[in-house]
Amino acid sequence: MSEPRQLGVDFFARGVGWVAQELVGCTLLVDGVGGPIVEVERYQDDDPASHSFRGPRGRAVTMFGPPASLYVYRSYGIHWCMNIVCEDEGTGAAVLIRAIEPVVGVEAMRARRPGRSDRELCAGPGRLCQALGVDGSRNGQALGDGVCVLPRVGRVHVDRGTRIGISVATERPWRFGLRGSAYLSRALPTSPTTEAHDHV
DNA sequence: AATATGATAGTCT
DNA sequence: GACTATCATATTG
Repeated sequence: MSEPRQLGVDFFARGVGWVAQELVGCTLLVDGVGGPIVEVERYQDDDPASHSFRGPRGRAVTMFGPPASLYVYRSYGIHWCMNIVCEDEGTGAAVLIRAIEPVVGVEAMRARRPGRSDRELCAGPGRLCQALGVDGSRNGQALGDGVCVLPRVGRVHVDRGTRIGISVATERPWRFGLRGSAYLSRALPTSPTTEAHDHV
């Protein structure tokens, strides 16, 4: 008796390292459009590359909000990037969603990004937000209302690597991706020690 | 295939 | 005034 329930506060109110890894393979839907998450990055408040590093000020206030809410910010003045806030309220931790595989509502995504191949529809944080129609009006919004994440089904191999597009803390291996996916923004090293995770 | 560059806005020094 | 959790286009090998 089980409809797949969407992930909620229980899932996201844990260490951001666990949440980030376990989000790979889960399905992200925005107004019924989306697909499996194939790439994420982890950010937290003792991390110089994180917006939350300097405390709950400016746009980073949202990162210190309740778990399972969205942090959407503008990057390079042009693109929107989407994170899901993790850990307890008052802690500045979040997972940046970097890429999904376009599966549900592909036509809607193509319409928002005309002329792009399916591989390029959602391969990158800015591209993903454009394809899903996510913008700053969602900042601070709780999951469940329009945006939801469904648990993954079956086992998934998760690869780990260093993050992209940052200039500090570049050595932290805090990017996670679905092994072998054709929809990553960039390839990850495949490590022999990578574990297979059971479904949630 | 790899590297360079411009666009553009919010936040920090 | 400088720097970005980026992307698309242009240029070079």
